[in-house]
Amino acid sequence: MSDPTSSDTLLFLTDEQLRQGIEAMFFAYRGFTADPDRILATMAYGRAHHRAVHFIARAPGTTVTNLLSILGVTKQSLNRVLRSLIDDDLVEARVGSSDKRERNLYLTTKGTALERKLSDAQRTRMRAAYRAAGPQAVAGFRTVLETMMDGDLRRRYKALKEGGA
Amino acid sequence: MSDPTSSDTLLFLTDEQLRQGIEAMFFAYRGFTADPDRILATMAYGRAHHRAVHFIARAPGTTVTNLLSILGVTKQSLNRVLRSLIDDDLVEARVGSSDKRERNLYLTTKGTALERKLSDAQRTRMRAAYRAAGPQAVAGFRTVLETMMDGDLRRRYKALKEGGA
DNA sequence: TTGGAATGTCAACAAGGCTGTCCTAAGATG
DNA sequence: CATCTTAGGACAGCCTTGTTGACATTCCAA
Repeated sequence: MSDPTSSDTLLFLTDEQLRQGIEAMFFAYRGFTADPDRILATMAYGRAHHRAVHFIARAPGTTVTNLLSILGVTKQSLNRVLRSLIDDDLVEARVGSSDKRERNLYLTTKGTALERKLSDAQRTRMRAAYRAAGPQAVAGFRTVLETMMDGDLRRRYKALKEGGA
Repeated sequence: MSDPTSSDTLLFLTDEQLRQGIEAMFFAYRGFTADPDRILATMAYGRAHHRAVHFIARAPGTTVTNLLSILGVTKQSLNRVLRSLIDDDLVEARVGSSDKRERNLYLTTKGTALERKLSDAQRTRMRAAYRAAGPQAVAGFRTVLETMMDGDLRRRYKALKEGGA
């Protein structure tokens, strides 16, 4: 961009650079999930519960099918997780008003509390990384992540981003 | 950095921005692993095998203990994977020459072929993302990922990066 | 009104994490 | 030499979370 002959521009697509990016992604994702994982380990929950709670908080009233397509897992995977969350009174599933086949999902007070705890932990790390890296780096980070998504997921991500709170 | 009053600078740390970063990370990681996963699904292997093969290719002759600490799993988890890779003649474990308790791990010809197939797929996506985003964005991407790692992992990552081919 | 499609539930299985125990071989140290 | 520690492996068994497949309920359209 600024200087087309800089080593940055010439080298950022070498196999070695790409492999460093791949490894960075691997190690960073571990850091990314570390804090919520630690909290979840103290209860009988895992990452799958975190994801479900996150996206229900994000779009209250969402249906099982919708959650399914966002999370990209099979019905049974999600159902098992949802079952335990409902049994433990973290999530409420109301029968759809217009279509009675659907279940609209909401967090209970307890569920909201857990969601906040988890996302606080995750946001704290994210904030530290953002702060240390600076706005320009963050913009680049976001750009690369978005182009790395699969087409279908990218659409879902953008829909969430724009429709979001 | 450039303009401390730009909306970028003012807004990049809001909870909404952080949450978008979190979701971007989630969706992007799925894209990141999608191509190798598809290849692995056609054989009797999974992500765990990919990771082992990747880091053995990266540091031929590495020991089991070293791999263990890079991957951050337990002996039994790794051993199960390593066992099948050795049995299938993708990995060779040679008794250490100086310390005979150690096993030095190497890819066989077959193992090298699989590793190349997997990493080609992953690099292709990475390259497309890098190319679309541009060098500045890539630099930012890397910076944020590095600050997002846990301290211990960051050290391992940098050691790999510098020692690397 | 009847048959197909859509929504969600449940049973059963596999992969890959984890713990814990026990074992051998080999290096390190008194 | 005797003992302790370290590297690696084997086995049993647990948990989470992914999978497929069968099934009930509900809606909708021919």
